[in-house]
Amino acid sequence: MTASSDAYKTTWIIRRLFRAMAEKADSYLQDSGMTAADRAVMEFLYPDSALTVPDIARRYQVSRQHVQVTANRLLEEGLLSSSDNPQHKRSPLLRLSDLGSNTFEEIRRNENELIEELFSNIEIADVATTKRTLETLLGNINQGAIT
Amino acid sequence: MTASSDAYKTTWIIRRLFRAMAEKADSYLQDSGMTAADRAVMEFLYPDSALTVPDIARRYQVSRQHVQVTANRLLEEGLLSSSDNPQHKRSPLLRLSDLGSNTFEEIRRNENELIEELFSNIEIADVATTKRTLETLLGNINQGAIT
DNA sequence: TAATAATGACAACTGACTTGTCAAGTTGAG
DNA sequence: CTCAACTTGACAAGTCAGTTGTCATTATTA
Repeated sequence: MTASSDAYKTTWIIRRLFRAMAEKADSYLQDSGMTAADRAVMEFLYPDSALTVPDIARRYQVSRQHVQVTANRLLEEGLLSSSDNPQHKRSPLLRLSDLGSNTFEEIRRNENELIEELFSNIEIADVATTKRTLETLLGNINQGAIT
Repeated sequence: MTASSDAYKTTWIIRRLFRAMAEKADSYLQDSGMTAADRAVMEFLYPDSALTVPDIARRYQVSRQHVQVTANRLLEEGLLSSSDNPQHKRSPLLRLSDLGSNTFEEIRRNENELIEELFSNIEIADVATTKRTLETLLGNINQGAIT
């Protein structure tokens, strides 16, 4: 097994892992009536940030309008609250409501449980090495791009 | 930095890495006029497997009809060839044509170049550990599922 | 040999997003 | 101060990569 085949295999496994993780994630998100986009938006506001829709879109690297629709739905569902933005009369600041915080924390608990299980039979040192390596990869691939 | 935070961070990085990799992949696939689905179908046939559409769909974990459409297009484009299937009169065996093989190898060359770059500043031992760890994760998450 | 399953063609649908347009609000250069 | 250029939310349409449904034909199995 050469080094370069390990490298190739690693990228291949990342793809498989992502798919498998996304599938699991969808299933536990569905239990809370959420989508991946909902979760992402809420994560930007957790634990207590106040951002406008365009702020979130810029960080999430996704279209403003998509975040708008998602945020509007979350507002309707009472997971977010909006308050006047001194910087812009038309663009309110969004925050997690108490319900939103609780819901997001519930999601994170589910995720942590899953992650606990997932990593249970792996050496701590190996996890650390893996994390460090993947961080480097991410840095390499994002050279010059907005993270 | 606790072990469990490393674990969480690792899953988070896998998501980010996947997104970044997929973006890169889309761009080099586009150069060859291919989509990710095209590449996946061709990979099942490379270097010289002969499979039917339903065979591929089962392995790819994707709907039969989607593979059908993809394969039909690849046939039209001359990247695949079909030959009689002794097992089933209506369901021909698909193979890569010479053009298909060359195209796929070109794609793999591009990928390898990218991977080379991506892993250039990472210790071989770390890559091996990472690969092993991710394999274990994939095994854990796929417990009982078809790989 | 009759019921059941697998297959290819075709078409409709879906979900998660993007793109386009508009009117209201904001900013900055002169 | 003011006017052109930009930002924003609402609304609507489009796109892309897939899935689901239906049908007629072919295979399998009891």
